[in-house]
Amino acid sequence: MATIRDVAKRAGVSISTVSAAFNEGRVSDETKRRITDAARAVGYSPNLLAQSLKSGRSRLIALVPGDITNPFFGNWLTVIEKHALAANRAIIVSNTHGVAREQTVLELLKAQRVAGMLINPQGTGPEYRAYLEAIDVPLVTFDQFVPGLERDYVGTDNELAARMLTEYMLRLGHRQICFIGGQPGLWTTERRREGFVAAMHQAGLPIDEDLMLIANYEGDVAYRETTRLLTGPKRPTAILASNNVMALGALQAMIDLGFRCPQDISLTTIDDVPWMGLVKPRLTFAIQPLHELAAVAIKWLLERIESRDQAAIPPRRMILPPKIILGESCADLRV
Amino acid sequence: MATIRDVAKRAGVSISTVSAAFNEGRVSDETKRRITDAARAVGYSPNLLAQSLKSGRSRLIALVPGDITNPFFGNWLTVIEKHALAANRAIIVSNTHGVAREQTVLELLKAQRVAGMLINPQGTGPEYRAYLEAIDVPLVTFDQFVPGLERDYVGTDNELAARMLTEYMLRLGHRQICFIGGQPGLWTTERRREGFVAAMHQAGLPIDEDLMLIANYEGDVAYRETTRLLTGPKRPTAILASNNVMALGALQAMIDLGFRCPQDISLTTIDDVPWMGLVKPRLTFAIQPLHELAAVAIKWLLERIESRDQAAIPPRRMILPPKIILGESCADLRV
DNA sequence: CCTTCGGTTCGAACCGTTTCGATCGACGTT
DNA sequence: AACGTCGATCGAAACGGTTCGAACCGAAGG
Repeated sequence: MATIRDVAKRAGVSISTVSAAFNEGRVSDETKRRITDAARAVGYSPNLLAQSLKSGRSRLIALVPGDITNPFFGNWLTVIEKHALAANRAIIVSNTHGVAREQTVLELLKAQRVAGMLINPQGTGPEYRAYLEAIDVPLVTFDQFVPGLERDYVGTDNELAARMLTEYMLRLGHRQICFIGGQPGLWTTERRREGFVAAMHQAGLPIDEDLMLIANYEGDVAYRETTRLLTGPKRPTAILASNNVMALGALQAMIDLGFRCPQDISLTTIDDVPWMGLVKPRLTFAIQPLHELAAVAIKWLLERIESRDQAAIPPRRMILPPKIILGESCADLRV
Repeated sequence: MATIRDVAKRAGVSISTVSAAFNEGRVSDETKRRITDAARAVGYSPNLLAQSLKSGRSRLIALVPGDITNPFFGNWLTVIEKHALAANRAIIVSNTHGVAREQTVLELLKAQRVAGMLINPQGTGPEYRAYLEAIDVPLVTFDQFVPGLERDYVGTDNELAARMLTEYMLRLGHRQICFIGGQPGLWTTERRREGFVAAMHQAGLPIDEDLMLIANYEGDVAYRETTRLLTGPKRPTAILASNNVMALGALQAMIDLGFRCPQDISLTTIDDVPWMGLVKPRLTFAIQPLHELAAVAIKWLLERIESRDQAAIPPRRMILPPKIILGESCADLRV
């Protein structure tokens, strides 16, 4: 690999002049021409490692989702990547499946001296909060909120999403509604659960713990749990799955067991998947304003990265309301 | 950030001793204890940038897919990430949408001095081949094959996949079959086209150019093209979409136009999507042995990275056969 | 008592940049 | 003719590690 020294030697100048020529230093046109010619001739491209070492930070931005295979994050990545590339920064994606690996991943990213991180925090509890707080890298959290953490956050009103869907099903006459949640303690699923519970209570209905399933935001777990539920004594008339892949798992379970949706069991969920329109029946679901959220997240992060004193920027928070998309997955029991 | 010098000062030793203690140098137990204590006390973690600068290469592995939102690549990432993390290396994902940005992305990765690259090459032609050949970074290509390129390659027998699906539809009595292809020149789609054409010719059927659509491996383009075809004078009895998202786009178009699948038009495709089981009708498709391919790809790459003289390893090639999964998306015209 | 030896530890050079103060030469001013 | 100015260029230090030969030290051998 050609270095700045090779270029300098070939152009007959010092390395600092070459460096100046490549940044915005004052170099005469004639010298600059000689330098660019020489650079092309030896095939020079600056070593970003050396640049980063000198400046203390690399130009990489880390995106740390829970599970990149969930299309929810694929969309995030697309939006974020566009803005990052415009700012001449690359995205490094590091999956974490659960909290255990998250800490490992974050340590690695810190050691890489990434310029900033966009993270979907999976942990809970005060030690976890303290850990995130202590990371001295520009940081924006999204989706999962960590209470008490003094960091930027963007996300959706999860409680509202679940409440709107539950109220919708209640209006259609459903009374036995099953809620499929993710890992207990996880912010989004707890808020969604609260929205569900609030709507049920407001309608004067009790919560039947047997209809509260836990499926870790995973499709195959939801499949098993739904199968267990539907082959048991208690049978709901409707299901609210608190994320997209669990909804698909639940739907598959219903179908495999011979239930018809929505005639036998209704289904709603939060977040979609691409080509949701092809899933039969078309699901009724709440959708997050992903593009807006992602655009704000990367904007805030870039601001922090490029700010001289990022500690001067107070933690910001943006919570946007979800929208409900009506499908054909809910039966009207009033007729 | 604490540096090796801080640790050395606090432990009362030289920096080279600290370095030795952290690698496998010979350091007495007593000194090593003092050093690790000091390191913990000052919160030291080695600066990977500095390490990489010295060694000339970072520990990052780059995955360069065409479009990460295609679940096809999500699966790749999951497999590759697992192996990479086991080798204490992180994955950096950089999307390229088409060749134009691919070169930019590769230059950035080169400048980052990544340890190796797994790339899904989108380009064609001899200059492109020469460009890839000149990259002096361990490199494994997958999915798209670049003819003449002396690099490792793993992929599926695309010609076979398309031929098997076409023969299947021919056996069911279909004669007017539409082929939806990706970008002309792209390896996978050309091979798939060849498989289609070979099967048609073997059955003594001509190729109707009006039934050969091009939709760039994109769902919305496939939607438009299919709509155009089905609202025109010529109407096929079956469609072979040469990738997953184009099939979904085509299916959506059929449904929106009021055609029933498979009663009015049959459909097959190559590659699935995670929730394929929920798409009605269940599609008949060819599936690649993704896990095997991805595992081999990352294994080969790590071998090259860790080999003293990677040029000594000759380019290897692995092409595995696809499997056909039968669904309910093809009508039997013989009855 | 002097050498030799093996295990520890140290110092300095180096990786490829950026940065900043110093130098140099041409030019206009007094 | 001496001087200050200014733009262009240079040299050296620094970023935070690794590496390798040299130095050191106590024990064993002659």
